[in-house]
This record gives sequence, structure tokens and C-alpha cells, in this order.
Amino acid sequence: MQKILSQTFFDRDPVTVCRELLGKFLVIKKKWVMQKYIITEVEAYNGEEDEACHARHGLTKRNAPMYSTPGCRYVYLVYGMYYMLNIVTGPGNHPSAILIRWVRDEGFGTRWKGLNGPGKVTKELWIDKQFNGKRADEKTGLRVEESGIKVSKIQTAPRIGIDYASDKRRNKHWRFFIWLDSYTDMFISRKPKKYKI
DNA sequence: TGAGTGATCGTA
DNA sequence: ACGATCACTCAC
Repeated sequence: MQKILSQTFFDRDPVTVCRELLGKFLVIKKKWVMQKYIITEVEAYNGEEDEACHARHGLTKRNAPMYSTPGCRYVYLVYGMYYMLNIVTGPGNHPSAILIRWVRDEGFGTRWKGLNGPGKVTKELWIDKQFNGKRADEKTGLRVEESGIKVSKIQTAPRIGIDYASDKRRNKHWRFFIWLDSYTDMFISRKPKKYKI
């Protein structure tokens, strides 16, 4: 059974959507195969009033997707090298998005693959600017699906890489993540050794 | 801990 | 038109 999450799902504030996005499938077509990944870490960027958000100076060419339809992709290049994958949220045209910071490879046994990082996600998924502003569709195959995975222990922490924002915004726990136990395949609160907070 | 990398944005 | 900056990663 596959249920693709609709625009309605994303048409809410990003903090709410973050919590529900954990444990869902991120699905993308690689070559001729549909690859599934479990979303394990995300961050919320919430409106012009959020000094950490790209929308903090209003509408620009780069952040335009954030002002468009919830559910579409916001992909940009950072440090000249790494693409960041975001999913636009709401409510309505309120400029907000969720950064996909880490995923787990569903078809890769029970082993963790290296360290975390959003630049590695886009490299693994072959995401680049061609996805920017696009909605989930059959052509690219990039979409989010219901997984049936029950997530009970969601961890939170301050967002990463936003030192330019004020203390008030920096300290907000708008990073959400889950860990998966290597042996039981259950989402747990204990952190693997390699995981850096 | 610091170099690499280039598009983007604010300022002018 | 220019220069600083950047939602990062990897090697040292």
C-alpha cells in the first residue's frame, strides 16, 4: 500500500509537519528503480520573522519556492558545493520549509551509513536544482509516502549552521530527529556512537 | 580546525 | 557591479 502525502499534509506550520514527517518514506526514482528512504532528521524554517530562514529579507529569486504551494521542493546550493533539499510548508503562502537533514536507507539492511548531513542526502538521492520549485510527480518520482512506521520518541535540538541568527531564534528546538536501533529495527532514544549532535 | 567552492543577496 | 556570506563536508 502506498499513500502519497498530499498538499494538505504540508499546508500547515513547519514545526507541526516536522514531527509528522519523521518516519515517513522519501521516495525517488533512481534509474529505473523506486528507492525508499526513511526520514530521520528534519529542521523547520518558519517565515520572515525567523532570522534563520532564507525568507528573513522577504521574497527573493532564491527563496521564491518557499512562498509557493506547500508540498513543492526548495533546493539550493550552499558553500558552492552542496545542494540542500527542503519541502515547502504553510500555512498557505506563509514562507516556510523543512530541511531534510538525514534519511535512512530502507533497503540497506540494518546498518547505519556513515555520518549525518543534508549535503550527503542530496548526493545519495541525486538531488540537484532541477527539482527546485517542482511538485512531487511521476516524472521525477520524488515524493513523500506514508510508511506505517510508528515513531514514539522524537528528539529535538537547536538547528545547525545558523550562527547568524539571534540567540532567541538560534535556541529554538526546531530540529527533530529519531534514531534507529541496529538490531531491533525499532526507533529509540539512545544515540549510536557515531552520531554527533 | 580550516580550506574549499560559487551562486546569491544587500548595498551602492 | 562588487564583496561578503553561506541551513556543509572532509582532511588534517
